Amino acid sequence: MATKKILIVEDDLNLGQILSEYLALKGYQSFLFRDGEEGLEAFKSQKYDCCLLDVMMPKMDGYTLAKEIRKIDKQIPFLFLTAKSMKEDKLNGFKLGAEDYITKPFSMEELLMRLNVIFRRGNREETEKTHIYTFGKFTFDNKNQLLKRSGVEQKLTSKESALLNLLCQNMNSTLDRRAALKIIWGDDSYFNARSMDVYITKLRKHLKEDT
Amino acid sequence: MATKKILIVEDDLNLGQILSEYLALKGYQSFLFRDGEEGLEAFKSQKYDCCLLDVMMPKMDGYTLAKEIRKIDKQIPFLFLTAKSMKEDKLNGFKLGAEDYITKPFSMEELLMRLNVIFRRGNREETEKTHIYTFGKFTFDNKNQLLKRSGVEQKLTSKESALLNLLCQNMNSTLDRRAALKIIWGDDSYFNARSMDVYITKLRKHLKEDT
DNA sequence: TAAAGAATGTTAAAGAATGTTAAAATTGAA
DNA sequence: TTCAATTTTAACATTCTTTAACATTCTTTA
Repeated sequence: MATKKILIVEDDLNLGQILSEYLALKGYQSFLFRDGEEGLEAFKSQKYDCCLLDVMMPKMDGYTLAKEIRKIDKQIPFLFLTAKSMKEDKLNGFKLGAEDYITKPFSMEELLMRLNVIFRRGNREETEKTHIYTFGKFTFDNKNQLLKRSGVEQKLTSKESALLNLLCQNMNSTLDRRAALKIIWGDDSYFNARSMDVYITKLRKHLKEDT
Repeated sequence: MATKKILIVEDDLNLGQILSEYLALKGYQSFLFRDGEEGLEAFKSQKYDCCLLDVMMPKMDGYTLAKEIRKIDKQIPFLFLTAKSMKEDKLNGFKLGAEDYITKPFSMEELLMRLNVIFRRGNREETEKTHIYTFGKFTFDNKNQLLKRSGVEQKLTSKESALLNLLCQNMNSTLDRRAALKIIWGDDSYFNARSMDVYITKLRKHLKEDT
């Protein structure tokens, strides 16, 4: 995943500096500007992934800036920095879509978590994408319980699929027998263990390259 | 807009009571339960719009509960209550999608704002969604219970429609049988299960591309 | 090291779950 | 109430999972 670019607009240069450095430390690429006008110019000249905006600023406040930015980009998420006292202002901010707020003073951990939420949400589709494993001549699509070998599709049963998936997750390392039982059968009683052995045999048959 | 129903699971009954009363005052309908097991049962028996879950609870912690609930409902937003100290736990929670957290102690204003965000966001998607799914040669309009294939309209019954809708919501991923039963038939008793099987067959017939 | 015991491998049959069709029961509108 | 549509129940078919029986391999211990 590409490095996320964050536009920071904060008139308190001390705080801005700290934010910027901290985010850089955490793998973000941040760009600091000291007021709304500068921030807007900056936004026009480059693509960002998120805007971190102080609400109270000279020249152009954070919300006004956000509205301007929203005109240009309908998607970009905002994270507003607000003072503790400004309750109405907070609510005002929630009208643009895709925004969150964080109250000063805040911990850096808190800020990081908000950003995690913002970026994870945006990428949720990506993480939900189908998990497909490849080994030898085979391809295994866990979500659809399909095992393919050179174009030939084989539908697996739920248990076959669950077991193969677990093995794929642990590819190139040994998987503890009991752990597998716990995960797929719920406990490692004798009969479940025997059942799993049967499924191991089934999988071996499926995976036996008879062509 | 219908009154939003909020499932609160909080072992501190004092806090729970306050939350419940305050949310009622603000126009939400809240339902308080004291541990994860009770909460899960409650969730199965009724439809909620949001879950407000304490992370630290006896019997079943908030994240575990959330995972169980997520199995049943892929959409419902979570709001976790965490203690100030639990930083790793916070991050752990962010793996389910559509969740936020709020750190104790928090102000009621803060809570309200989170809920505003959740419902605005939730509704935004909903209103933006046409409620029309497309797959293969088919188009399914859940709201009007209409299944179309190349211009040919087919009216579905409520149960057919409810089931197809649930399957569409989980498109490209497997849907847990029990979850489907809980959602559409209310419980997963033997006869309901058989009834659902019958409807699966009906849907297959509808979806069989005979042209 | 060799035999006994335990664990794992394999196959087939029994049992459980799901698929399908049709009849019975229920629901809702006229 | 009656009729038609929907939903549930029942019966039988098919598929999946577990159990059982026996074979082989691994581990323990004398």
